[in-house]
Amino acid sequence: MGYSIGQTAKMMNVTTHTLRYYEKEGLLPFVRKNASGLRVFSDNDLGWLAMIECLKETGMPLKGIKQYIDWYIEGDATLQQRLDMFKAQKQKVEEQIALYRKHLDKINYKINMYTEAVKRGSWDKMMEEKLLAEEKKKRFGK
Amino acid sequence: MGYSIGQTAKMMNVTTHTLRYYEKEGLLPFVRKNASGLRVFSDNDLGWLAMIECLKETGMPLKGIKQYIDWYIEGDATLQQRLDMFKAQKQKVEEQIALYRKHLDKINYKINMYTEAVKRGSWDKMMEEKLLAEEKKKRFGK
DNA sequence: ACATAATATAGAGTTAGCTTTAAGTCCGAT
DNA sequence: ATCGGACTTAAAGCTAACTCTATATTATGT
Repeated sequence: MGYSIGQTAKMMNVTTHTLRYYEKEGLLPFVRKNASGLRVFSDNDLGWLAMIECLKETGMPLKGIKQYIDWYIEGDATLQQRLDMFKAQKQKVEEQIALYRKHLDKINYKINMYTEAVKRGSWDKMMEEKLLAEEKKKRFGK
Repeated sequence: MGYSIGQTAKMMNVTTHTLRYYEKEGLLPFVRKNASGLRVFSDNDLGWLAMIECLKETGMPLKGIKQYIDWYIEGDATLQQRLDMFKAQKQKVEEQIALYRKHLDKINYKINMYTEAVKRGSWDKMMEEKLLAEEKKKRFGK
């Protein structure tokens, strides 16, 4: 019913250094310490870490995550802010996915061109110019 | 048939500083300068910038982008490397999208919980524990 | 012609998010 | 009881990708 910093680090795929750093930055305000000063992580703490991971990997800076945690500590008066934050994050992620898709199209186009080029053993300038014209249209066409 | 650094910056949504920085880092080896030393960007350069943007925004570090450019300059002998690079990038983007989706699910769950909580005006610990149990199952269940 | 806006170079400074180092203390096993 | 490994704090160091400063030169509008 409690994990050492090392066990926690392994489970959450981070280093012990990172966990201490997060704590110092105020991202883990609920972690206890035992009689000899060692950190004891609870399942609840792992839950917080999972959420930190989620927000971090979707592009929220640690400061933003800390803000959420501070709101959480403040209590029910900040429920609306927290909801708004998650809604904003949702939108950000959806936009990000859309952007990735757009870039994926370009990458696929390049893969087609290079697959051709590798087959022929040479890079065809014509293809590049065609792509360039396409790009240009996109930039000015809107 | 040529753009100043300022025009280019505006078109590509970057600063002039960034463009000079990219050039210094070897990411824009084809940009010319006129008689008095001012940079003149061609449509081809804008094409390169669009590709830099694509690779950068899909998570490739500038060093990786420079590697591609160096391969390009080397010529047809590196066609296979360049194809492989785009294939690897494609996979990375697809994985990233999958991860974002997973995180989006978590965020949506939170939004539901907080929407409820805001309606009732208080945060229900029960809900949190339910979510926690879910998390725990995911971590150990695989 | 002249003010001012844009550009040039070189180099220092900034920010986020770790990562490493130094100098220890604590604990489990032989 | 002692050794290796995990842990402690505090602080310096690192990397990426800009961002800004200072000083000088060039281009543009009236």
